[in-house]
Amino acid sequence: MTEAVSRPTLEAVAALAGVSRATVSRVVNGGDGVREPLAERVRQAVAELGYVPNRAARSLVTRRHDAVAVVIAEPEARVFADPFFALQLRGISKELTAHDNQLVLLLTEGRDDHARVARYLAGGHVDGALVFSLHLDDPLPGLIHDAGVPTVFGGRPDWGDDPRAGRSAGVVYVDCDNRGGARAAVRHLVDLGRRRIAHLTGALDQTSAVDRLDGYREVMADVPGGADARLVVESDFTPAGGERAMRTLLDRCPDVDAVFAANDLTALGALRVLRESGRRVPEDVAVIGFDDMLPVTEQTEPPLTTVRQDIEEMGRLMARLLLHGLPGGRDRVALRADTPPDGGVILPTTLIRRASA
Amino acid sequence: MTEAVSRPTLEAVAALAGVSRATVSRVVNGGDGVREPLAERVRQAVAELGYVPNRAARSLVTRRHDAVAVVIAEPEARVFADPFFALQLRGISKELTAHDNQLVLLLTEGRDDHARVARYLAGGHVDGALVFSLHLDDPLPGLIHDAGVPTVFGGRPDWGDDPRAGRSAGVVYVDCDNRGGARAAVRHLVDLGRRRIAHLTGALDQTSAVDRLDGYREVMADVPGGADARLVVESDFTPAGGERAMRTLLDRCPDVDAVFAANDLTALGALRVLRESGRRVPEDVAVIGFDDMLPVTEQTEPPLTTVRQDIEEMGRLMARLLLHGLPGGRDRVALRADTPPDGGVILPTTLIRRASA
DNA sequence: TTGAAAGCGCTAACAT
DNA sequence: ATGTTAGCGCTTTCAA
Repeated sequence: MTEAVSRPTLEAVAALAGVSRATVSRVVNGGDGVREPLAERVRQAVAELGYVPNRAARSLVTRRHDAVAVVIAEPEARVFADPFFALQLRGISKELTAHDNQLVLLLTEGRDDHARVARYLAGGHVDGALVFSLHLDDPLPGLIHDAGVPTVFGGRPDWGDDPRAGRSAGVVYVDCDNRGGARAAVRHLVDLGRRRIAHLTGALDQTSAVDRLDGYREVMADVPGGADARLVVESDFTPAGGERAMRTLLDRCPDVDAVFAANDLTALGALRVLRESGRRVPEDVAVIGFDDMLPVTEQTEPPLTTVRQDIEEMGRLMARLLLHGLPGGRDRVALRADTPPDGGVILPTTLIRRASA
Repeated sequence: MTEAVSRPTLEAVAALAGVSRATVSRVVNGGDGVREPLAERVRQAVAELGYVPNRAARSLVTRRHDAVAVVIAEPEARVFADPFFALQLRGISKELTAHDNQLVLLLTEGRDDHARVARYLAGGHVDGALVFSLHLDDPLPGLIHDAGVPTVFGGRPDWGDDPRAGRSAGVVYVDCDNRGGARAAVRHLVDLGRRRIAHLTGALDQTSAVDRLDGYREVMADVPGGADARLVVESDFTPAGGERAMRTLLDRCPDVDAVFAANDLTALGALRVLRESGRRVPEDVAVIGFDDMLPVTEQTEPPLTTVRQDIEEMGRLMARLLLHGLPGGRDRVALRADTPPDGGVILPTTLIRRASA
């Protein structure tokens, strides 16, 4: 690559300021134990020369990299196109940037990449990893665990039958309260007087979909006649899937009077089919989504009641946890979040009432 | 961060193989000038110890980082949620991975971040940058240029009145043939016998939207009565925008018999409104999109005729250009693409005929 | 073809 | 409080 004009070194700054390299280093790294007038002279020199520390040299001695890998398993393009990731990445990026850490992006698709990623992480090029492993039975969590890198997972990982699961293995993840959010949504529908409350699930190979379904079932167990299995239709978090599922549902249970969709996009599809079928929302059928993606929920007709989760904050929290909250981290962070027994951090959800329910 | 168990060093490998560090280094870096039996012994030792080179130490002496920054200006969340970026990133990731380069992701929003990014790039932490600067008058390209880092832009950047523009400044960008693709689309509509051919534009603060509009105009200039300004409705690349624009269009020109939408999402919105208005596609109104996002184009009713561009390939090409094709790069790459006079590389587009036109 | 040795720029332990 | 110095792990002359 192009020969960058050689940047000024500590040496140069030291010379200009008339001090030793060590002193400059101290000032650059926070300036403890350097008397003010001297420190100021150093800062001047730094500014004058436009000095920027050489990360490689620093890493070599500190054995830290100030770099974090973000691993995104992306079997389908859809996964990434999801605004979800965009928001989470944004949160991560902000937090890392604020702490002068680099974000190294690792996209994977398929087995070969898994090995590659594992090797990379084990290679010790980054201080930690933030991993999005959405799918059940994904071998990635296990591989990464074996790599011995401090890791925070985005979303509750599925460990299947793997005995290394849970806190015992030092696993940390951040998720939103999928189950609680689902319960709140369904309870709200119950409070509205609805009884034939259906659920259009998300892709059930993802823990978030499973957890939301569980929440739905918990509440429905107490609703007379609520255990009707026909009220649950499997879908996949997409608008098209929502349409299909809603058609199936109307077919099976024309008497449905409420729908809890696994996410806003699914709700979007459901609304379309409901309108098509001549049903009024919320009069005939109440609809609730999940996520509160504003571009969706505020544009629907009628505006969508939904369960809000702060996705960007999830990302930020993942990064914060990795940087400060992990064993060996610089300090512990105070969390405003639940901490379930399995090593996760669960962010709260809020029911946002709009017109659809 | 956690104290990673200290990885084996060159020294260790050398000891195990019974050779000098220099020899190990040679083998690890390609193995030129090392006799085979020896080289094999070294490889054995590397494997046995699970040796992975320390990038920091290497960078310190080579002054290369094998790292590339991907800068994404993201004023709105939407920008990132676009499948477009996902695909381009994928292409970039693949190419960088294949050459053992790290992808350092830099997300920006707003002025403060610009300065930060410029500082980072100027700081010499990466060997080059891939920059997505979608919006006209974005100061980022200028700042980055000043940072003196080898850079490839994604999409034709707008240099406004900046005199540093173009090849003179060594600017390189990769784009698809927006103008040519638009021409092909409109010509196809003309060949179909359509005369009242409308264009729903993209967000006109992006060069891709401007170029597509230009292509449309070029062809329409030769169509009798084609210069009707009312046939052009400004939109914004979104389905909702497409709906709005289509309504406006039907209002202004009820006699429209063809629509060239700036992208597939816009076409999606347009199709919806056309159906609503009782018009048949393509009998009454033919519709063409742009991008060929399969999840969209294959699912519409009817399936969407569109202009395909290979987005992932654009990303891959950007990375390849940065790694091999830039002044000072390791070697020149052979391109199957046009190279316009202004320093860009333009990938071809193809008209994909489906049922909508 | 292989080895010995000199740093790359920085931090941290030790001296002062 | 400041300076001196010894490496961190690697590549790269230069000698053999």
